[in-house]
Amino acid sequence: MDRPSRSAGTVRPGGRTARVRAAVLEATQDALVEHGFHALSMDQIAARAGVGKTTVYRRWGTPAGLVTDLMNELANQSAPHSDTGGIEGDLRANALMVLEAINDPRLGATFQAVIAAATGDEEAARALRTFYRRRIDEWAAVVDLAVARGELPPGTDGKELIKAVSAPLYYRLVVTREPVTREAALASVDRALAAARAGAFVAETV
Amino acid sequence: MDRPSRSAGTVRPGGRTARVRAAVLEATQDALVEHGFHALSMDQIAARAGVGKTTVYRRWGTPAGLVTDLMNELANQSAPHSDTGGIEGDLRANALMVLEAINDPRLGATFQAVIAAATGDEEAARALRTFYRRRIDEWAAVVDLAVARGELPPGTDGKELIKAVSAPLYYRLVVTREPVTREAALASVDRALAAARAGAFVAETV
DNA sequence: AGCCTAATGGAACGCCAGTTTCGATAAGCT
DNA sequence: AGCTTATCGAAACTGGCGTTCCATTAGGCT
Repeated sequence: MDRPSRSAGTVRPGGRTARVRAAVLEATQDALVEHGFHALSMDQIAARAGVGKTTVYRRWGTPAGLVTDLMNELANQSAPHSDTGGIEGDLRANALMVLEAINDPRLGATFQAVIAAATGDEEAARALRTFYRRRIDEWAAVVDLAVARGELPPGTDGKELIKAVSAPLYYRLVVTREPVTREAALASVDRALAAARAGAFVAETV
Repeated sequence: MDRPSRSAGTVRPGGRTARVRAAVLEATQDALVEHGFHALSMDQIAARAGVGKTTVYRRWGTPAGLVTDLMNELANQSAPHSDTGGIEGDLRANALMVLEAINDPRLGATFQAVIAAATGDEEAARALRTFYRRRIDEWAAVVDLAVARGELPPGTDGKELIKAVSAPLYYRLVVTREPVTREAALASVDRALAAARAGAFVAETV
């Protein structure tokens, strides 16, 4: 069981190689939507993508490798973050974006697959970390602006505040497995914001 | 592929049957700690438990069935919740209990396994929901007491507050995959409590 | 245009997870 | 104690996953 060589498909990434990758990732997402990560079979993906299974094994190695590549692909599609001019509006926009991503059939299935894969595969875990670190960093900027405008206490930790908005939504998705509703998203914003205004996101000095 | 009959081992649950179950669940936890859910093999569990693999397949059916049974077993071991006499102390006790559970090698591995299993198995998902619903209901009581004492605004939603304390910890465990530290646990309490005091956990009347 | 070789994919193979069969064992009951 | 049968487990079987081999195709470069 060789690790898939990281360079396979990177020396001649032209036409065919790119088409194969697109077809395989597409087929992977379809399979995730229909049957979920646990039922992901390299064989079936190859057949569905109209590609030799040898190729799938060579380039991706395992089901975890497939979803990892999928996540890395998503990481490159940076979502634009609106700037509503007020921290409450910005956080709401963030929460609603997360809400839509989670409830979108394809994206939601992909997220759950990567989360499942990450419990047992270091590459998948890294892809997950990278994806969220980037998203969080991008959105933390709107918190910094709000602090500069005097909307939030000085020293408020932007990354932690953004994480606090998402956390209850993912908690519902993955742990309590309740539906993730618009109400839950907006309530999460209210709570995070109340805590932020009370200074609970200002780092304690030791 | 028959579903494992729900009654298998329940008509004669005496000596041998109980010993087999104990040995298998023990072996399952060991395997989860060492290799994680994705590498769980019914064969190896049977061998490790010193039990015929036919029996393991008959009674549990799939790896997801094994971790589901494990979770149901944990659900019966109700953890005592301390009553420190103040809501801040109570929530801290709760957060530290969650922290310890997540970082305990055996419990932590089991939680992650069930979370992974639940993404693709309805029984595992149900076991997960049942487990947390129960824990949350138990702890929500301390919030009600705090409201009665006048520590928190009337109408504060106890279940939501308890969930808000845990959510960031599980978010770290499963999504951002950062270490879940004592500092994170205490910070989560501070934030949830600040929001609660500001009335952000009082249900909006429509 | 034509060469070189990276990349693909068909076919055959080995191995192991999961199933089936049936005899052995021991739990529960009188 | 002795009977009944639920439960267990060894062995043989099957199917599909993952690998290997090698011929074919088509990027990239001169």
